[in-house]
Amino acid sequence: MRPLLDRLQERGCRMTAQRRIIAEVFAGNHVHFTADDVLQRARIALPEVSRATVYNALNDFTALGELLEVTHADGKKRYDPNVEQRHHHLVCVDCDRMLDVHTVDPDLPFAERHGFEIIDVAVTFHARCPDCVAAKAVSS
Amino acid sequence: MRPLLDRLQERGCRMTAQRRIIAEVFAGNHVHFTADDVLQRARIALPEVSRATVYNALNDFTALGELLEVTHADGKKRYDPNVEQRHHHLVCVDCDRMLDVHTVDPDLPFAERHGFEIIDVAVTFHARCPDCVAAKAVSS
DNA sequence: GTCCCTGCAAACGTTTTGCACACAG
DNA sequence: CTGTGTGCAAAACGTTTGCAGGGAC
Repeated sequence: MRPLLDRLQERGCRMTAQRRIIAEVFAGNHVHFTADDVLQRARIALPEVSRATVYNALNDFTALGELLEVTHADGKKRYDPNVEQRHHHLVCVDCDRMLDVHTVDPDLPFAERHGFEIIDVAVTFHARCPDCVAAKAVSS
Repeated sequence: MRPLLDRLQERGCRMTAQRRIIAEVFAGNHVHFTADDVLQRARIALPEVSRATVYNALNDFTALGELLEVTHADGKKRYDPNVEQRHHHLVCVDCDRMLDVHTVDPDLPFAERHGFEIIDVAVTFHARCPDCVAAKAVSS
């Protein structure tokens, strides 16, 4: 998929040094950063990025739709640039690492719908990543 | 299922007036309150319940395991006393109403596991509840 | 030149914590 | 009597907002 930066510019999104850096943080597609992750990474390239600017930019980018997606995980927001294909998430319960996975969407039987109009479904697999499994094996 | 209060007492959990009231808030099983919901409801029966006590009690109750379950929804914690049977959630995107539903757990194909050890899976259906569908029909 | 983005700091809502006191066991 | 739950207030945390100034277009 095209980098987020390119896609933002196509949308006529106004660009500044800070916003460019923030967009570039999402270079890899299978990435799920919290606002603070983004801030830290942005500051490597440009130290005078403020927290508010990161939040503003992330909110603006997501508001454009279909460019950056928000996932609530564990009380924190995570931003995910992989909006091209539907996907679900695999999260490590120990280190919070999050990966995209592709599974068939579960179906909600009509009898269970309680009259609700289903919009979409989010599936999150809670798991332990190989590193944390290894770390646990050592400590025990 | 037995009321939460009974199950807490079986566990030898120390009881006070406040904790009893808090447990009684969860009388119905298919209930998903935020900490603030619990506080408000508890104060109907006993006005001098403090916010901290609600949080303490909720954290203690969940720490006992298998009595009260936490669900992160939209950046807020919700407490769910229905831990006897595995279930998933159906949430109204407009009014936040949350219901339990029972679906088959989706399976994550081995090729998608990335070496993670799966612990469990959470499924959340985002939907519009009948009331909010009706409200939308009126406003348009 | 206009409008919007920026940085700072302060406000916000939710949750946690430190403390002295009171009550359950 | 001892240990733990209580209320209060303050802090912590992630996020948002108000404002004056500056840079994109």
